Amino acid sequence: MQLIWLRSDLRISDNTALSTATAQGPTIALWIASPEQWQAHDDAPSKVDFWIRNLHDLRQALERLNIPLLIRHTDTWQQVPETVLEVCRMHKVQTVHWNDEYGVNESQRDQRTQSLLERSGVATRTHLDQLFFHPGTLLTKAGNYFQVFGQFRKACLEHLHRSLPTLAHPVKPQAPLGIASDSIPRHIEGFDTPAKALRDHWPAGEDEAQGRLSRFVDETIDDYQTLRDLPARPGTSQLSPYLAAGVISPRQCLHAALSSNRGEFDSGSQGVRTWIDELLWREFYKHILVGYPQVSRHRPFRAPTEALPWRDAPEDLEAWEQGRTGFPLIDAAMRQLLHTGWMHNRLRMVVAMFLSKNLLIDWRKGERHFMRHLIDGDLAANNGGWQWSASTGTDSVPYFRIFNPVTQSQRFDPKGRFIRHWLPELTHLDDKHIHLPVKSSGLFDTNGYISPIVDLDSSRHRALAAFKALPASTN
DNA sequence: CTGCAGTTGGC
DNA sequence: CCAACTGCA
Repeated sequence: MQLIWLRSDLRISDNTALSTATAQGPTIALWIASPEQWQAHDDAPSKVDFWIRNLHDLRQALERLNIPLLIRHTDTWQQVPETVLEVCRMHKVQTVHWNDEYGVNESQRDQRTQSLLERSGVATRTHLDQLFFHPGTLLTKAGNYFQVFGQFRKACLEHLHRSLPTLAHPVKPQAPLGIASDSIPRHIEGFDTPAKALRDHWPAGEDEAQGRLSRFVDETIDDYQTLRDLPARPGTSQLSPYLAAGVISPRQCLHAALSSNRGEFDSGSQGVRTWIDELLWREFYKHILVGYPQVSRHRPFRAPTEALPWRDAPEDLEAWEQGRTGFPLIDAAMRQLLHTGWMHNRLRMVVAMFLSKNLLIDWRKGERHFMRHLIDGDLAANNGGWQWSASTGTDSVPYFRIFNPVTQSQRFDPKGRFIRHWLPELTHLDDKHIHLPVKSSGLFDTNGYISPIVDLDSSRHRALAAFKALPASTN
C-alpha cells in the first residue's frame, strides 16, 4: 500500500507525489488538521476554511479514483510523525509520499516524520512540486543563494529554456480498496467560519482554479502589464489562494502562459513575460526562505535594520488595520482585505509602505495582520513582500523611495472607482477630491470620514532620518 | 579587479 | 535630481 500525505497540494491534476504513489500501487490519501500549529502560524480563518472547502471537493475527486481520504487531527506538528506512523501500521503502508514544503517548522516536521518512519520500516519519498527548482540547485557562481531577484530570474529562465518542467502523469482510477473515506470536519476549533460573501468570492475546487487560469490567459494576460496596476479592474489572475493551497500548480500556470505565447519566454506578449516573472518572484522568496532561514524566525533579512526605532503606537496600528487612517486608498485597501481575505498587489505595497515608513511601525506587525486575514497567506511571499516594502529585505526598495498614498491613488485609481466601492461614505465626492477629502474640508460633507492620522511630509522625513541614522552598509 | 544593473517614485 | 550602494559575473 502507498500513502499520499496531502498538505498544501489539494489537487488531483499535476500532483507529483500523488501521481508517483498511484503509479506504484494501491494508494490511500491522508490529510492532518493541526489547529494549534495553525494558530501559532497566524493562519487566517478564511484560509483554513478554504482548505476545508477544497478538501470536500478533493475527497469527491479522489473517490472517483477509488482513493480513500483519511483525516487525522493533532494539536501541533509535534504529534504528526506518530500519527502518520499509526496510519501506516493500520493499513500496512510500504511507502509514504509527500510534496516538499518549505520553512523551518515544516522542514523539521518532515524530517522527524521521515526518520520515525524509516526507523519503523516504512519508506518515504519526497517530491519537488510547488517550485520549479529545488532550493539549493539555483546558486550564484560562488555557490550562494541569490540575494537579488534579477540574477535569480536570469538563472531560472536559462534553466527553463533548456528544459521545461513537465506535468505529472494523470492519475488513473484504481480498484476499490474497501476503505471508507473519513468525513471532512465542518468546523475547526479556533477558526471562525467566514462570511458568505467572502466564501462566494473564492469558490473551492480544481475546476474553479483551472477556469480562472483559462479566463485569465484568454482575456487578460496580454494586457497584464498595464491592467495589473489598477485595483478597480480585474487585471490580475486572482489565483493566489489556489496556488497557496495547491489547488493549482505553478507548472500548470507556466504551461498555460507559455502556450498562449507560442511557447516563447522572451518574445511576444509583454504581459505573458511579466506574469511569468510573478511566478518567479514566488519561486525566489521560497528559495530565500530556505537559504536565509532567519527570515522565517521574525528576523529581518538585513540584520542592521533591527536597530530601526519602530514606534510603539497601538492606536495608529489599529486605525491602519481597520481602515481608518483618513487616506481613502489605504482605507479602501484595508477594508478589501477584511472583507475578501485578499488585497490587490499594488495596494499591498502601498499600505505596507505607509505602515512601515509613514507610521514607522514595525513591519512585523503588518506582516502578522496580513497573515491573520489573507486567504492566500504564504510565509515566504508575505514576508518577502513586507521586507521589500520596509527596506529590510532582499532587493528591497531604496529607503528614500517612499510611496505617497495620495499620488498612488491618483495614478492607479484615477476615477476613484476602487475607493468608492469600499468607502461608500465618499461616493458623492468628485474625482479630484476623493483621493484626499480633508484637503477641501468645509467645502462639502465627508459623511464622518476622518482626517488623516499622520502628516505625509513630516512622517516621510522622520522615516528618512531613521534609515539614514543606520550604519552606512544598510542603506 | 572592473563593469553593470537594480520591480512597482517623489519632490 | 535624490545617493550612492550591493550583488553578481
